[in-house]
Amino acid sequence: MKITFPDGKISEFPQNSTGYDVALSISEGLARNSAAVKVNGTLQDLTAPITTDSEISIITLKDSEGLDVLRHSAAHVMALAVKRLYPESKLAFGPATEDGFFYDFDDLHLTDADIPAIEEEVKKIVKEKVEFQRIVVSRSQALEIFKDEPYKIERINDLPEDEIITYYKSGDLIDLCRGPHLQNSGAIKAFKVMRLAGAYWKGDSNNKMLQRIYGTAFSDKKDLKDYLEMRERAEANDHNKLGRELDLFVTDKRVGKGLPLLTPRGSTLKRTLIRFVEDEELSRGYEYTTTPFMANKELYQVSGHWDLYKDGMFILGDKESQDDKEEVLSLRPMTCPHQYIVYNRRPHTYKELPVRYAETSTLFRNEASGSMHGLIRIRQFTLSEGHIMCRPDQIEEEFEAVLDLINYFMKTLDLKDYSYRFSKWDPNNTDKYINNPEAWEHSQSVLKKILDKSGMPYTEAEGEAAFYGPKLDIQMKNVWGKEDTVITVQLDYALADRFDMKYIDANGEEKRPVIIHRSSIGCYERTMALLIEQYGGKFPFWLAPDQIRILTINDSCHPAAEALKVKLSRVGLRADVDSRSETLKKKVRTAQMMKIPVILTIGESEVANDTVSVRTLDGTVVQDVKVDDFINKCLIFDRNRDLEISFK
RNA sequence: GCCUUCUUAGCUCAGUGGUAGAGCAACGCACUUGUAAUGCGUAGGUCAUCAGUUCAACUCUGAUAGAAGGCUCCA
Repeated sequence: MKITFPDGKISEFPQNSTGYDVALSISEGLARNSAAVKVNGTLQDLTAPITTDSEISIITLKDSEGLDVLRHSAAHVMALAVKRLYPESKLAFGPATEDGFFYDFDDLHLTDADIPAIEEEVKKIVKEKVEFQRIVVSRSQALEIFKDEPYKIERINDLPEDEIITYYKSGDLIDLCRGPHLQNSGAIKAFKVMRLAGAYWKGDSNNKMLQRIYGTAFSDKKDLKDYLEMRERAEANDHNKLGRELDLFVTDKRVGKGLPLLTPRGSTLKRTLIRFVEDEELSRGYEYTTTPFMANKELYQVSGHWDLYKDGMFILGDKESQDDKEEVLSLRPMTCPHQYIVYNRRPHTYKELPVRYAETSTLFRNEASGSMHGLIRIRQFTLSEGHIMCRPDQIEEEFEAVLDLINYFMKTLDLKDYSYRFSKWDPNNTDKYINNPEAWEHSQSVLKKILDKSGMPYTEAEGEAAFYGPKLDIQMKNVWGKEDTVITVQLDYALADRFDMKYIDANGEEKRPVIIHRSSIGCYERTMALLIEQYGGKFPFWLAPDQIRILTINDSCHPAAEALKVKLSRVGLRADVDSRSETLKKKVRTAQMMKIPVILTIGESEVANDTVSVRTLDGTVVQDVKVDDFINKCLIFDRNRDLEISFK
């Protein structure tokens, strides 16, 4: 049979040669480092015979697909180790993930103290070079083989009728699995259990919680070491840690869970962002509203939020009360209905659309106690919220303008590591959505057309839409690798009807506006968290809570330093003076540790000449800068929101 | 809400069934400093809270609260 290689070369091999044979024919090193083989685009075991003319490529342990195979195999090896140590445990599911793998077990109750024993057992299995044998079985045979593994049985029963059922045997472990796998466990040179966690069977909180073991594996020890060091560096930027070290926020259990308090520095950061966003939005045709932090439950009954989300709302009064006369209020979980009421205060003509309302709105959501996280998931937060009421023919242009605004913010903040997600409804879970399939079909196709036209790469996610419409979500990852939505733009054909919103068209007829719900910079707290992590605390000059720290050489310079501080404050720059009787080295160090972008030093010669010595965070020092020149440069950096500054 | 782990001074962390320690920060004194830690001294803690075991609990057990990671949820 003919084997075609990725470079186009064609070689003749005997019928039923394996991927391993093919690799070996090229070099022994390749065979040794191969993880799997891709035959006509399908990944399969190296040991599987190839039966017909095929295009093949050898996947090595260093390829990302090969690393996935290795990690998936490592998950099996770990399962074998767990089964050896805890024979009563039950297997659930164990795939490779982006940076490792996990395996879920039932009837397993490990604590951290048990991890070393598992790692030892895995080492043994790696040394044993346990083979992975792929075996094809009938459904009835599979049900018999896995009769003691209830989760595998459930899975077999979930498989489509025509699915070929395979399992892998590695030592004493028999695991229902599609593969492919390594030839044997010997290639798993580096293995580590990362952490224990809980996870619901099939990801459904109505199901039993299983024990999940997260681990990672590499084909050599250095890769593992590099990975762990990379994790360590990333976690050093954890906003939850840095944010407190840099004196941006605190928490206190007497205030409550998910209720961080911003310090003066944190507050300055937030205010700077808010002013930036509000000014930019005003310049782009938004009008700002100020609406109440709470509303009667009737408002949310009309919008539909009450039925779906009342458990997640902070309610004042008895939410179960059937008495219509009893006043029941809710702290607002979003501002949409408030702004609709503002829109409805008077009639609108087609000529005045689009109406763009924005608000820096404080919102309250009763998040589940276990889901709160630093500044990222909190119970009171501030959203750069907005709603655009427009005609159907304006949707595209308005949506594009929103994207342009968002891109401007992302670019100004130098955020690059984000992705787009097209969030759609789930037709099989209609309880969560306004159940009008034709409307969903329409709104999703409109949004899809806009996204495709923009050329932006996006992933599609079923079941992630808002209950009233599809969304474009901008997703970012925190230092732990967990993805969150930072910004969302939603297309809503539904709520205008519920609130009886209208405009008069050119023919004098009443029409429903289409509503675009949008955030521009997201939730300020969450965005701040991601900024802290992305910058590692080193904010650009315009955003830094303290922009300039003035250091004095000796006490006689203090009056000049204080006078300079006042001068800087008057022009809107944020400066303070370190007048401690410490050495200059010490004061420089303190300022650098606080990541203050500009450090000024004043001694006798500076006072005499009306100059400053300017040090930037990178350690560069520029001497004898005229105070006025310094101020002018700072004002330009501040106004331009420059990411890099220099006083040379 | 569920799973694992954690909670000792403002911060970072030691520590042991016999009553608590360091570094940094703070404060005081001396030093008056030229670009990443001057020296000496002082003060600071019912060891998260509550209950139990014990002659004795910061240490062991349980509950509660809060925190970290994961799962679920996320308008």
